[in-house]
Amino acid sequence: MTDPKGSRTKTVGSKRQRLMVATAQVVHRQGVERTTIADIARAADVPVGNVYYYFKTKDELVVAALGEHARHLRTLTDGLDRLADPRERLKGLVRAWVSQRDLAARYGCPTGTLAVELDKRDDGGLDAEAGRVIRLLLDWVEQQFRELGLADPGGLALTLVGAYQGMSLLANALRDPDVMTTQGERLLAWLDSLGGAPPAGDPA
Amino acid sequence: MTDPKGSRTKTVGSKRQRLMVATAQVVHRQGVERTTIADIARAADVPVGNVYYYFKTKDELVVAALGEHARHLRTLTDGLDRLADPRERLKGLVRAWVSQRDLAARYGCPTGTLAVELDKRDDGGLDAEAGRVIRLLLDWVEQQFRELGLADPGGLALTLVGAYQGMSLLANALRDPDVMTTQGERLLAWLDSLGGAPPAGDPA
Amino acid sequence: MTDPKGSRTKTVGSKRQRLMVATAQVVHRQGVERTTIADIARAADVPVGNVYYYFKTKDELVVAALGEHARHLRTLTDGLDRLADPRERLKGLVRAWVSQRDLAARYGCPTGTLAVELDKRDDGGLDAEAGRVIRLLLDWVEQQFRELGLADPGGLALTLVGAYQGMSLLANALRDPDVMTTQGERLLAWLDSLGGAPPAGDPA
Amino acid sequence: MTDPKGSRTKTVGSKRQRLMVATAQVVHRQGVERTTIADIARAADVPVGNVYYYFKTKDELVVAALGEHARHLRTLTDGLDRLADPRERLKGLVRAWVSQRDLAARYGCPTGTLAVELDKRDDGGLDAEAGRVIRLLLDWVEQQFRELGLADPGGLALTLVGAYQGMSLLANALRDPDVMTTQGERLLAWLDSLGGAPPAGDPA
DNA sequence: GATGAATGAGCGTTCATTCAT
DNA sequence: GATGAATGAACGCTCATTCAT
Repeated sequence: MTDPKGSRTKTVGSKRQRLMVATAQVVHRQGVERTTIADIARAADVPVGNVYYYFKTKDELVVAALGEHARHLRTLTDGLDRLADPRERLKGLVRAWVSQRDLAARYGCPTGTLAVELDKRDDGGLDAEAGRVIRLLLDWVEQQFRELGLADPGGLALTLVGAYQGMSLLANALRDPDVMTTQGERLLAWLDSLGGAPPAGDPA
Repeated sequence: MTDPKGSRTKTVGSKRQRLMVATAQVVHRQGVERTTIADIARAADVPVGNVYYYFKTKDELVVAALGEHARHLRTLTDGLDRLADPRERLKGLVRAWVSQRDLAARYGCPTGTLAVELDKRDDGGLDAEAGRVIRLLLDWVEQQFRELGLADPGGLALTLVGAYQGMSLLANALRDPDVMTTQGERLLAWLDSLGGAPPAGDPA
Repeated sequence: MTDPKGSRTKTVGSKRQRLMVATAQVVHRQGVERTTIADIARAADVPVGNVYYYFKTKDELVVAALGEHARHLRTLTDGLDRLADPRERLKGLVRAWVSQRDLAARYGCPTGTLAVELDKRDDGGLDAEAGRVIRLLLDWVEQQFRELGLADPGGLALTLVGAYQGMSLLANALRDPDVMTTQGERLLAWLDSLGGAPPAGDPA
Repeated sequence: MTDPKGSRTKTVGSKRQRLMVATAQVVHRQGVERTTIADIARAADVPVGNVYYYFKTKDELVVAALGEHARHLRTLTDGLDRLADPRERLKGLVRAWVSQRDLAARYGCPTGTLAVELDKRDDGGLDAEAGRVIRLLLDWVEQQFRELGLADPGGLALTLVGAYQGMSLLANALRDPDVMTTQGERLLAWLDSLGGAPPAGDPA
């Protein structure tokens, strides 16, 4: 009661934060339907009754989890943006995917599997929410292809991201992380083969 | 005794059959967790209590649904096997996928999305079951690549099937059937580009 | 179809009989409530749907099982009645009880435990039915005590049968057949101690 | 903070308590299998769904009911322990049994009948639980016989407790409370007849 | 008589959400 | 803001009994 308010605000913030992170993790592992509010509360170390102070419904928690995934994605692309060559950025993205191969083999892509589960519902646009996060990734990838001067960058983005979702799904269904490794190498080779000429600054 | 006995057997068979088909359809649309036995019973026009005469648990119904998907797959590949050229068979497969674009955009690949949902559970090897059906598809595709005389037919199979799962997932997440069309065309072009020389019988 | 009818009648009879015996056994082991008609049908090797041709309800099967127990009891007392001395008959009865110690330690007295379960119900006098079988035993025991010339033979019968029910229950609850052995010996000694003078043929 | 917090704790405690008491009573009257959670909830005046906040399963409720019986037993023996003479303690126990004759004639001994029902199951050691409560009674009785200086106090305890269980069962099966009275008197006389000499402090 | 199949009421249990303090 | 407790609507599953042949 005598604590400076700042700390309390921070406590509240960290509780919200903890709930978002916990939801993202637990839902990734168990799926939305098999995850109970109690599961999330336990993982976040928040009393069950208190969850509803921060999130009005379970769906709101799921939306928040998607926000977490978007944030992770942003962190990743921000790091890659520091690379000068767009092709290297894309290859860095693929390498990041491959580095998560064990998690993918066990639980699939966090955003992709969430999208699959949410797309089975008709209720309030929760399903669209997952699409939005995937769209973020598509947009960033498309931008790289555009900077490479390649034709149909949007189509290429769909191909690359689709390949990632597909290989994650197969690795998961077959419970085999090697799928991520071998298909990741294929993607790297494919990226290298695209558009022989560097897009810019090429001396004659 | 002189009645055509087939009728009774057929009645029984059709009820089991109806339940399997209904499960496959309803689960494709709603997911396993959001599908109740009552949903399935209604869709199959079977009294709720009677479902358990044919399937002891809900999980058994899901396994049966996977069996339905395997059966459909088999029907499809059997048809394609009548084509002489393995490359044409694979292209026929891709065209079959694209023809299902609206369903894919709304509910994803029946087997793939089921695999995603089942892989979130630890209990009895139900999850492996979905992997097995996907493996059937992979094996058939691999065989076609092998007949084409291409190197690493297994890796190519993973690439093709992965591309299908990925584009289905994206079409579903973005609610856009066009993804199936454009990415399908990419796959057709890719198949045509593989292994310039026909595998056999090429005159000099 | 061409069999002599006699055999079929016998088949019917043996089916009824098999159902009664199966019910008695299965109910002794599992209790009434935990025994399903399917359990009984399986144990009797009778198709489920056919059970209702012989017994209109599950309760009727339980009554029939009580009849089986009454029949067994009658067989036992008929054998003991061949002994000349009533005291020896009673001691024979006790020895018969002790010989069943392993069954008693596992499942209790068939009639006693059935009475306990049925007495928890208010519906149609099924509960009284079990009391009737126990009454048969009490009456026979009372008659032996009467022939011994002992006072209050009815009270003595309650004591002896009560001791049997009590030791069966304890052996069962403690899962210890030795209870039957040691308490049986106590009963034998007690019987020997009753009414010093033989009831008849005593020379002056 | 300054509120009498006891009230909340007491409320929680009383709800658990009410559920235990209600379970003990209802199960005594109806048996475990014929008692539904709704029955117990109604008797305890607790909403059905709330029962599971206090007890995870029906079996846990049954264990709690056995605990209630153990507690009652303890209260009874604690009272009897205030008597100086072990023989009087045992006679007091018998008189307590007889005083419950109407309940016994209607529903049998609460612990004994519960033991009978539970012993029909193989699942988790719930059956052993009932044996443990009976063992508490046996141990106390044995101690009294030991203090009386009698040989084989354990065997005597089995005899006394067995007689109680037997007469309860017969009173119940015959729906006759008089069985409790007359057999109770027999037990009192038997106790008086044991070991002519007082165990200690006998003046020469 | 014999039999597999049908039927529906009911039970134990779960869980998102709300409430009282 | 924080919290244990409360609530009730479902859901999966069982089973005695009935039905159609």
